[in-house]
Amino acid sequence: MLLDIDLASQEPIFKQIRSQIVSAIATGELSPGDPLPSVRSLAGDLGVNMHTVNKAYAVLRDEGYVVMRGRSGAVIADTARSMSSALAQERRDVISSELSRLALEFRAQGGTREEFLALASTEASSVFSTIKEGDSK
Amino acid sequence: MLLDIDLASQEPIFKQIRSQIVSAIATGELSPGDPLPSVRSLAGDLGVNMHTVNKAYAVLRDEGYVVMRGRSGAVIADTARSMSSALAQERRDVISSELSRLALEFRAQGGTREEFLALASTEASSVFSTIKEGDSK
DNA sequence: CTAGCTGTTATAGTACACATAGAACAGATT
DNA sequence: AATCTGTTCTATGTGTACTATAACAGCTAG
Repeated sequence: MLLDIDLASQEPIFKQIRSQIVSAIATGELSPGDPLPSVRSLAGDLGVNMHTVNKAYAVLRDEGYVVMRGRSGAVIADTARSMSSALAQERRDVISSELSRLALEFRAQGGTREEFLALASTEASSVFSTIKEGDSK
Repeated sequence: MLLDIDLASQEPIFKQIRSQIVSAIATGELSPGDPLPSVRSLAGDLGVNMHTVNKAYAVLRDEGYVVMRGRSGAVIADTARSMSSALAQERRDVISSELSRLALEFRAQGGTREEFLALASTEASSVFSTIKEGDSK
């Protein structure tokens, strides 16, 4: 599980870390129970400060993707793929509003509803066809 | 054409202004040739600084949504709904990548491809059914 | 032609988020 | 009990957003 961080990017480092871990969960590269590196070791590997990684982990914890267990560190939550009502609905609402925003932008530049859905279908097919096996050591 | 700005929002003011004007273009509330308020008057109406509005207008100009014409001020570009290849493709790529990102987030929390497309279809229907007539004074 | 309004640019100050740095703490595990 | 985990605290530097004046070039209505 190697993260690819762009220090020169506009996107904050802690958000890049968070996004790539969520991505790994989506593709199955990370499964419930899998441990994440400690904030100190990951910070060392990435060449960033410990607090930057810690912020990414705190966001993932608040979002319900990982749980913290004392010395065991951060591990992927059992409920990561089937979240309980509260968090799941909240995050689904966020995605809905962002889809609405994208549709609005698309229409403003002359796109049709059918073209927009075709674009969504293409991207969805690409994302949902991606399958990665976790290390079965 | 009244803008609703939230000074306490996380989203920068100039982006809120830009988004709501793009939204008005999408719904037809603003049509090619329609003038926008001057940066000074709009800033006065919204209770923000002139430079904040000017930044929003500069973004809209760079994106091809409006053109500046001396004292005539900023008006909606003729090509706003049918942009030329360069800008149109660039903005479509941005939307594609954001759709991909949303699909990834959706999958990470246990959503399926069909559920994602259903959500996109619902939001698209809502957005593309909205029609507003411009003032025909 | 010219007075006036347009967007544009420059400088300066305040406020906040991001990232870094060093240090110390409570909790769970080995 | 020693050790490693995330967490919290204070402090500093940097970049962006916003505000505040001020001046400028361009177009255009009178």
